[in-house]
Amino acid sequence: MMVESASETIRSAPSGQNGVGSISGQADGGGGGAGAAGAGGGGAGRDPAAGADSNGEMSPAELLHFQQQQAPVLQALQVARQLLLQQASGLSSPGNNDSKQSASAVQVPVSVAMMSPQMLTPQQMQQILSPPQLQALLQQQQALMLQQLQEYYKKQQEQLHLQLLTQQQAGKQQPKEALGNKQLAFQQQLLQMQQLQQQHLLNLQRQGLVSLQPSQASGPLQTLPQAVCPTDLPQLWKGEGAPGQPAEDSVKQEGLDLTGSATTATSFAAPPKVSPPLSHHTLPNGQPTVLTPRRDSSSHEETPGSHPLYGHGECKWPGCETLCEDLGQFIKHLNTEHALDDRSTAQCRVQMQVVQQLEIQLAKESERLQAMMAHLHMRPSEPKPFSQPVTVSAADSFPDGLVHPPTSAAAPVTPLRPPGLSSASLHSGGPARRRSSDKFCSPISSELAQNHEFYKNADVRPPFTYASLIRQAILETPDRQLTLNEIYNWFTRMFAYFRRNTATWKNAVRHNLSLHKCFVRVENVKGAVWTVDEREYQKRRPPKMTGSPTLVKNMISGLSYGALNASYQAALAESSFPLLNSPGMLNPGSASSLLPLSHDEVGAPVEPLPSNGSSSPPRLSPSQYSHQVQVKEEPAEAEEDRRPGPPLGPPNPSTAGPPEDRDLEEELPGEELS
DNA sequence: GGGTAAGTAAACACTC
DNA sequence: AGAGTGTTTACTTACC
Repeated sequence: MMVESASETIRSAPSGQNGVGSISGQADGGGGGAGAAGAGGGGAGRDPAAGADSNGEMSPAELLHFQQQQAPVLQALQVARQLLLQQASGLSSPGNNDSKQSASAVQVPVSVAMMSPQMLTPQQMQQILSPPQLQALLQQQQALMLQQLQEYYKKQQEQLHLQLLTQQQAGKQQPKEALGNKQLAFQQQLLQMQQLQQQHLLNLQRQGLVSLQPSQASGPLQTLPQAVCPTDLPQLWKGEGAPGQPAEDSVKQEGLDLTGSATTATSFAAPPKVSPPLSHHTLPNGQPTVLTPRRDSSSHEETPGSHPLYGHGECKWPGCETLCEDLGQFIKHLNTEHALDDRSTAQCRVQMQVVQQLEIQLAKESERLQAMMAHLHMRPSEPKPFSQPVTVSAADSFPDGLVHPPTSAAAPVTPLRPPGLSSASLHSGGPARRRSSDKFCSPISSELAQNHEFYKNADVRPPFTYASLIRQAILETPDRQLTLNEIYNWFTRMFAYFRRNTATWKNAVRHNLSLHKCFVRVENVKGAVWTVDEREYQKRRPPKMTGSPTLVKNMISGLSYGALNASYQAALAESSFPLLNSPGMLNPGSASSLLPLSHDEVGAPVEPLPSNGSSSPPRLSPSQYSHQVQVKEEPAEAEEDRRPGPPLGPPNPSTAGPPEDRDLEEELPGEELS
């Protein structure tokens, strides 16, 4: 029986939980992003395609109808178009420094574009930031971005209304053909917008910002601009709503205008407010060299020998793509189709803005990256302030449990790799000894909480000893006991690393259970369960801490860091482990005061106190997180059965009658730190 | 270099 | 008999 259930759980647990998302999870990390990206890509390909399907063959009349249905989108598009027209007129007047004009016309929050960390790939971000931090960062940015988008949307709504009326009137007076072109332009814009929206959502999703269903994309966001990201550019300019869609044909046939799309893209993304470098792009003949950069991403070959706007046998003018057999034909096409007129100049301006905006965005993102890198890299030096006061004083410095890092907690305090994880152990297959947690007393729970997702998905060996991990696993359960198999499951569930080489680490787990006195085996109804004797657990480390000054020093430094994390993590709150949010951990006093139980016996005050009580902030009371972590259920009853048993310390609250006592006992968290 | 802790491997016994 | 569990020993490595 037991065997069956055991093996069963082993198999089911990983798959059921994210666990194995894991193995695949590994792929997940890369794959998570990749997967998301892939999905995103698929989505991007699909949705826009759908849009193109429905729109590509639309007649002008249908288009109008569609436009009505797509009022919000249309409005946005119209605004964009209006802007473009304004810009074009402004541009036509020589020497006009239109930057201001456009700036006033389009009030797209620069930050909108800036906020998105699109310049960094999810993978890159992940490398730099720990999962919780990354998440927080993204959430923060998302919030800001959405806020700004909404504000922008509101503004545009008003303006759009006016624009729409103007457009309609103008359309009546214009020749039929012109109207058709215009509608096509709108059509293109619509497609473009849809594409942008899709991409925007995908980007957000890719970054973990949004878990929206595509269908949820309606609302403000739908018509909202998207920061132009490099990958989007080509598509921004391309008329086709989706690859291989008819839209492209219509564009060519009508010879019109992707202006719209261009306009859309730029007007939305462009931060006209500041258009400093704008002037540096001179427009010789409506064939700005500026345009080339845009295409860089798609093709580099198109440079020398030929024409920057000519490549792969087609015109690379934004949105054009007209096929030209040779350069001569292209030149001809260029001179006829892209001569100096309002449209071309407008497109130029758009492109300029795109480039400009990208430059700005790049600059800002680079700056941000630098700051982040600087901040993160300086970690080693950060501890100094804390390490100075060393010893107990250091610990006292954060008596409240909340650490007050020297640096602002604003920026995520995350190391490039999970705390405590030495570079050596990062992905070492070899033995990873001396887990930092044990050394530095950094609470495994807090570290785990913070990097929980990371370890879950990354095939990285956790910087904790088997003993500390086992203990953590046990303490996370409501009744503080686990069968061996459940411990296994916890390992595999929590750490991608332990999803392989099972024989090895399982053996190690068993070895540790048997070896350390702190792990007590209790006969249970359903077999044997393992509990933790906190006292014993505390016992075994004291010597270390008290002993070597260096150790203490390390501990301090580790603490400072952990403390930082703690504060940050406090901010993150729920985002990570619920455990950490427990009030208990914030109450340093409580920790120490609670310790008595174990202390008394252990003689405790020793290290646990300094490290635990004061320094190790995130001391959570097991009781608290126990409520949140529901690992077991049946144990409840079984617990009573076994209770009588062994004289276990904490694990068996039998001694401590009231639940509170139990909490107290458990509170002594000391262990985590070791 | 010694002591200690930890990780790994393996042998063995027990239970189901 | 086989698998899982639990104990123990031996060895290696890292750290102090």
